[in-house]
Amino acid sequence: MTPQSPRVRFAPAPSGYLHVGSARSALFNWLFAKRFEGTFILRIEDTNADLAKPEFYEAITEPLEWLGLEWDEGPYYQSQRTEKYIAAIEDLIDKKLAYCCNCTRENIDARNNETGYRGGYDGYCRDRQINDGPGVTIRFMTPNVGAVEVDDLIRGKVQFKNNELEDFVIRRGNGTPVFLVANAVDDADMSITHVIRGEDLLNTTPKVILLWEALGYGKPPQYAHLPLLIGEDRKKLSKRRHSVALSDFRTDGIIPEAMINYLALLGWGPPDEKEIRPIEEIASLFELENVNKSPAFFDIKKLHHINGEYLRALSPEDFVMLAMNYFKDTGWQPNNLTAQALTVLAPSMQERTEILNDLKPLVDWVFEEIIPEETNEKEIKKIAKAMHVSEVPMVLDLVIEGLRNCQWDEESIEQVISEAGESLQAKSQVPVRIAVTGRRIGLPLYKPMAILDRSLALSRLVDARSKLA
RNA sequence: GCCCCGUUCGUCCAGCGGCCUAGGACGCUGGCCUUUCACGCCAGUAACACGGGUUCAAAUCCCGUACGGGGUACCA
Repeated sequence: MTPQSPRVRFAPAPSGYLHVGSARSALFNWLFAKRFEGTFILRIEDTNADLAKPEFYEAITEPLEWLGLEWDEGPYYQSQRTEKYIAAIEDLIDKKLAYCCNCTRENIDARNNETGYRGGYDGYCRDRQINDGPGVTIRFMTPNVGAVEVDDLIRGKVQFKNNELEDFVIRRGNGTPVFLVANAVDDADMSITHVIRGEDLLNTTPKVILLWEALGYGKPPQYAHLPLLIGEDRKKLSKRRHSVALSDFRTDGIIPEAMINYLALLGWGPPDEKEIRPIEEIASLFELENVNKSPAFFDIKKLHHINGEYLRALSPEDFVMLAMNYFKDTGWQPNNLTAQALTVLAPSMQERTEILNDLKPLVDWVFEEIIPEETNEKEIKKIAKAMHVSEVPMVLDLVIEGLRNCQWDEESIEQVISEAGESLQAKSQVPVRIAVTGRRIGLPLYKPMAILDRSLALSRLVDARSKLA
């Protein structure tokens, strides 16, 4: 049943940036190709001149590369293949399966208003023998009887009655072909065996199949329509309503391995229920037949959790490399920041991180001269409260004293601070932490503190102590 | 309106007629660990939309209803 070497395509329309829904479509094509050692083709559907902007192309290819979804062929640009589509349209006209039309939207609406026709275009120009020219569209003559059956790998057989399909436009008034023709022509030309895409395109499929058959292309490819990704409002993920640019996730510090792992889990699940695993492993398990039919809610919390798992699984060295790059990309490069120092802290950072954006507040106090100002009102209150415990001044005095002369390493610092606490029967770590880091919570204190200059640590402690009077 | 698709815990996924007193993951709650916060571990929470069939047996098959989504462009 399964062809030896399937050929699939990801065919986005360029529109500014790649969003997660498109990325998921690309991924499922990629997985399918990998699973059956097929060919994954990238095709840019820029038949509409408004979309054919060079700057949009990179917005597609760049994120795909970031995700590691490498394509085997392409990118092909439909804007460069117009002659093929025009030839196909002419073929249809010759076969009397398409005709010229000069109706405007207003004309059509007016007629339908009068006649009460509800089927869209009424076929008014079918026999009017309009001459081609500027502003004249070409419409495909849909059959009045019969039905198109879409055999969908995910949904089963779906029937569309031909008489419910209007004579749709296949060439615009400006002479450019619409995507339906381009789709049929290219899928045939590129020997596409499986068309895997979002469910929003299911309704256009019978039109493409009709064109396919009219063009004499033989057996159409196997279709598979993926459930849509929806947002909190339960609506299809869209650029207008949701923040879904892949690049935004990257900026937040989602890593591609996690992103792709999470995306693979939307609408599909491995039979053994093991969710977090390398994409190659997922590919080897992937079956289109097992893809869900219902829309999937894009859950950022779970994405973050998975990202955290990936970050924790990294070696400290790899983690540091990622972190350093991320810091650089986001423009945070304090003088004292070094990969070496970061490597020491990496394991404890990894434990406390879900997205790379969580990282900076964990270590900024170590690498910056001045401790960051806390801006959160609630935190400020909690900090004030913690510092107003009666033993705090004594604790700080003791710690300052001890830290002046001890060895400046993790163990000695710990010893000074815990002894101060023990002798006063008080929690000594919290006030010291607040004094030195500016925060109530964070990394285990002693290791990063040893990286900080003794003089800096002391001056922060003295400063905090003086504010308590 | 019309056409198409769908409906298992709050969310994602497992379940393809008996293994289901429905399983896993995220989230949430509680506990253990811990002189911060986490991680880790343990426990708990919570679902087959409804109504009819079919069958010895239905979350699983069929029909209807309700609800949700998508499409209905000279966008893709």
